[in-house]
Amino acid sequence: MMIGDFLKSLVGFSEEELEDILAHFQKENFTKNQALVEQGQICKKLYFVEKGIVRNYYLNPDGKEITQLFFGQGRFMTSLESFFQQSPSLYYIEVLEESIIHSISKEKLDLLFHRYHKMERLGRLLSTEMLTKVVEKLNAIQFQTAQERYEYMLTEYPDITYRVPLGMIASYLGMSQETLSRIRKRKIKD
Amino acid sequence: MMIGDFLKSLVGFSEEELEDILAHFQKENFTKNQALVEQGQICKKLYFVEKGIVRNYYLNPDGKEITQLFFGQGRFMTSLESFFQQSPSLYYIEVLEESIIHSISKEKLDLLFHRYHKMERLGRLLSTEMLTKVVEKLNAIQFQTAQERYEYMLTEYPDITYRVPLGMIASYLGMSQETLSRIRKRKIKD
DNA sequence: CTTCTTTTTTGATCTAGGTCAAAAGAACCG
DNA sequence: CGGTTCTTTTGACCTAGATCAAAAAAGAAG
Repeated sequence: MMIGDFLKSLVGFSEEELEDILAHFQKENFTKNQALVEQGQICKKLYFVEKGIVRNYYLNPDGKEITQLFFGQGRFMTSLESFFQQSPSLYYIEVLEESIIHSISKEKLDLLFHRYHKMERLGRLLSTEMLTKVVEKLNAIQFQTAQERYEYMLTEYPDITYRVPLGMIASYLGMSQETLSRIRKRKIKD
Repeated sequence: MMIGDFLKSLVGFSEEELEDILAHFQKENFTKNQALVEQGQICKKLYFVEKGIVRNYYLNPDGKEITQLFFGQGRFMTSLESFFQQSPSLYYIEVLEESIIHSISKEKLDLLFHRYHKMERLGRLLSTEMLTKVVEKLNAIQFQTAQERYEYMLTEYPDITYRVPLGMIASYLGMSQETLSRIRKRKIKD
């Protein structure tokens, strides 16, 4: 999905507005395993995935990578508090496959927020959307069995589930890789 | 904390703006155990807690109440998707003690969003703030032991921890009441 | 106070899923 | 291709925390 179409679908921007807004974004290609943000850095940009998959993760006290969220096609993402408060990022952001990604700096985004009332609305809509997603995941993690969580993943992100390494999905779902492997095996049998 | 002060601290409203905005809010007192929203209803209002404690919860498949979030003084709250999409609420919202609460309907809020660019910004700030809180809780739940989660609760919401029934805190932290009771006992010994 | 109800604690038992270690498969590369 | 490295699977064992049941404590209400 193109970024322009996406923005228009959420907020009724006019053609001129849209053109001005898009002019502030930058389009780039990234390759597998490239880092968009490192832990400790200040996250300078908001990203939009036109094609590909991106994840954010952090290292737990044992040094294990914990995937927090995956972002597929047509999703905005950034290291939230880092970007908005311009503080050091708690997370890494990493591209998982050949991707096309649009980005915009905080300064430019603020300028757009200031210039277009509708843009501010877009920001609000995107964060409430993300919020409901996270709350949904929270419920899944907190009260479902490992098996149920995997099923949730399959229905919610069928594409991603088959395109990224098992270990990343396991940490995303809050279970060990071995457990996920066993669940998956069980499923295939049915 | 008064609602006016709170709004001003987040966004630099002028006195006139603030006055107009506050005129759209309604102030009410609620008593212990009153429901602000029932599961299945459409949540009509956004709430601001001036004094007291409120929680939202839902019933799990076994009919057990699961507390999702607590809201103390100086916090905005609503049944998110229900309020913003005007769909049936997945959650109950309940007042836990004698409280003073301000509320505003979706129509009035939308009117304010439309009238004041800054108001839209306020909405965006509040939802990013809430988002970071939820993400934080998600991490706590997903990767910490029961003991660590309780300690997180103690530092994050010390006031609330001692003012609401144990069972609600246990379900909020994703553990059984018995486990929480044992952890608490252990702590006191130290 | 005494009784009734709700909340918290305690004890005994059980299990989902973690950890550790090794084998089996895939992917990668000169 | 054949070696090297990375990823996934399998097996054996173990522990945090759940569940069940009952006692104890704390609030409410007359």
